[in-house]
Amino acid sequence: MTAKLEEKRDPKLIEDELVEFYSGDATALGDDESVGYLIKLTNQVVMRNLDAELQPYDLTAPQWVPLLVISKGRADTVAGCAREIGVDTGAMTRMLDRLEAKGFVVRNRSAEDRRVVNVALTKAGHEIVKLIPPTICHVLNRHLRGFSEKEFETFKDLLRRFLANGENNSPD
Amino acid sequence: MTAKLEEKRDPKLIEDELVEFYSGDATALGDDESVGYLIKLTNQVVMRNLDAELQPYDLTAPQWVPLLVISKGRADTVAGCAREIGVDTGAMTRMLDRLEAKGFVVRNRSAEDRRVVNVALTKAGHEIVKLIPPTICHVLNRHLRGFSEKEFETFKDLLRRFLANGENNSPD
DNA sequence: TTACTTTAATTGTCTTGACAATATTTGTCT
DNA sequence: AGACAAATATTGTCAAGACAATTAAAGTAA
Repeated sequence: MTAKLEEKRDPKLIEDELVEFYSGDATALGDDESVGYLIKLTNQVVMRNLDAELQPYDLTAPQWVPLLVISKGRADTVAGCAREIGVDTGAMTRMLDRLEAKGFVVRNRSAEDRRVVNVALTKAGHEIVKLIPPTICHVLNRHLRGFSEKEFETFKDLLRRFLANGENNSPD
Repeated sequence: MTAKLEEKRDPKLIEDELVEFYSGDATALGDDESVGYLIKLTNQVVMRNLDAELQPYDLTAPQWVPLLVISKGRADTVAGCAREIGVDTGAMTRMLDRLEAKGFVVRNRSAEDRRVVNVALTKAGHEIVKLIPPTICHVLNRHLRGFSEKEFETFKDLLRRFLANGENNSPD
């Protein structure tokens, strides 16, 4: 599609788009060697490690994320949190149900816009939020053992590029 | 703790373990710039893209994995699939419930060892399994657009190292 | 052989998330 | 003002996975 419009571009770049790292008959994501499998596994292990270290605080990996978002002032409504974190508003409603049950947040219908429900941390929420970042940092630093500064930056750069290539999923 | 026991080691190596990419007050995983967040997001987007492309086949991203494992002969029992894929046997039982309901697999109690249930692909299972790899490859290749061969290898290498650092979660 | 341990599969319960209604409210356009 | 569109929050339903308890069957050691 875009190829036709850009026929005058450097042929090298066109060829670049045709590079196939995985060909049809490979196992791809099911194989131990595939990027897909590696990413899935990495995510799994990081989450598992985070859960393990957060256990004493009665928090799971997904649960501290909204707390941190609220604490940083990045969102103060249900929809705001959902947007910021990248989940459904339905999922966020129920996540806040749990966090409210644990006494970490409170919800109040807004007076200005009666559609929105404002979310805020309780005293317990503020206290727990201070304990979280060191734990997360510890886990991430452990995963990064042996990485040089350069490798660290390269890693993030490659992840961002890999990610960006998949965001605009135009159906060919 | 281990630092005291290893005071005679090359100082460079000791320093190596103390490198802190993330310090306690950072947002770490909640921040757009954190590796943790990037990995979580990347996994999410890959799974979403796979789901989108597999929709015509009436398969979700997690569902084709057992099919491929069975097809490759890497496992032929419930527990075997679970081990190979890295999930609970309970989760696998119910995954196979769904795949059986869709007519892709059949289960039969083993005669030799009456504890095990053998799993096999149906004709429909064999047929669908042939259609999956090209789709997966297409998605992964799209994510890898613009990567050089070297970057591709570096990416996998960094992922493997990041992963390996977290597998042995000895409690400090 | 009996007692203990291990393995296999299933089921129950919970967390998490996606998708699809739905109700309420707000904004916009004519 | 009235009609229509968009945003907000909630709920229902489903997929997926983790953990725990249970049952059945093998294996092992006394």
